[in-house]
Amino acid sequence: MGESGDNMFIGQYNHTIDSKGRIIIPSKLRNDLGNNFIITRGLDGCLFIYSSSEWMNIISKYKELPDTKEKRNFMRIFLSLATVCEYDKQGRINIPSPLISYANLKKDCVIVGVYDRLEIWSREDWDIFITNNSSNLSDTLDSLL
Amino acid sequence: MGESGDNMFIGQYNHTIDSKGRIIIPSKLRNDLGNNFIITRGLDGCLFIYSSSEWMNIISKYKELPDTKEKRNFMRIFLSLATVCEYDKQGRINIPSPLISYANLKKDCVIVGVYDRLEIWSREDWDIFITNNSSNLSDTLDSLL
DNA sequence: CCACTTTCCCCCACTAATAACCACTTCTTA
DNA sequence: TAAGAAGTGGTTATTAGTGGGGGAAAGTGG
Repeated sequence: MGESGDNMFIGQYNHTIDSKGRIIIPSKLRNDLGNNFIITRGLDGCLFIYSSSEWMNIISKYKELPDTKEKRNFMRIFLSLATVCEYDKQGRINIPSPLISYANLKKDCVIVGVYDRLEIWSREDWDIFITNNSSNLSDTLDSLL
Repeated sequence: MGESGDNMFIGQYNHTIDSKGRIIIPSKLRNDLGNNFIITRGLDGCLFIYSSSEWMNIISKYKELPDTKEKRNFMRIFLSLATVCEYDKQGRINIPSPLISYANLKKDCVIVGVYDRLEIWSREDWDIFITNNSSNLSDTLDSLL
């Protein structure tokens, strides 16, 4: 293990973002994420982090789509907010300020493993999300299947 | 035996969780569970433990679904509560504190083998469960079939 | 082109959380 | 009933995470 292969990200980690926009990637996840990865605006109010190989997979799917205006608009936003990230010596990354404000990140953040990506949420938004969705989890599952 | 294959878990084991959240996996079950396994929030107030192969089976069903908002919400909650576990030298595992509070684990716990998974119950909740359900066991079976 | 400002890293120090270690008790089994 | 295995609990050592200062690099304006 160690290479950013087909590993599955799971779990929830509570950490803090400091005044310089730095946040730590939990050590348990660092190996699976690898040294080159992409952070970008996600869906539903959070940020997405993909390993570079996973990022390539996603982009190649979109590339195949016909070149409509909707595709161009989506690609502009999706790609313009994406940034290549690296760790500092302490295992932290630097989140660009546009992404910080998009995800409404204050001090307390939640890092969530969601299969092929990490998500970064503000603690506040995550708690709201959980409150709104966890009670009917089995219903959600039923309607999915 | 030994590899976390298609083994069936049965039986009930009474053990204790200590102040650090450590609890032993009964030695009879360790071989069948393998060295890599997942603990997560279960249903009805207990925790579930799956061998990694069993976990993969479960996840692979969800993975194939189209990427809708419902799926994203479900996966976030489902995966965020799961944790990869390992044994310490004494055969114990460490249960994350969110799961301890969810399952209301105090000192005395019950570990139950339920076919393809283990369940961890607080002694208290287990006793209540048994009291409420054992009397009408034949009725329950009848209504199932 | 130069001076000034701002941003970004690297480094160090401190604290908290986790894992390793070890000693002891209880249960099994021969 | 003795010996080994299984289970429990606490201490110590190590790693992970947080926060801030200072220097290099890049960006801005005269």
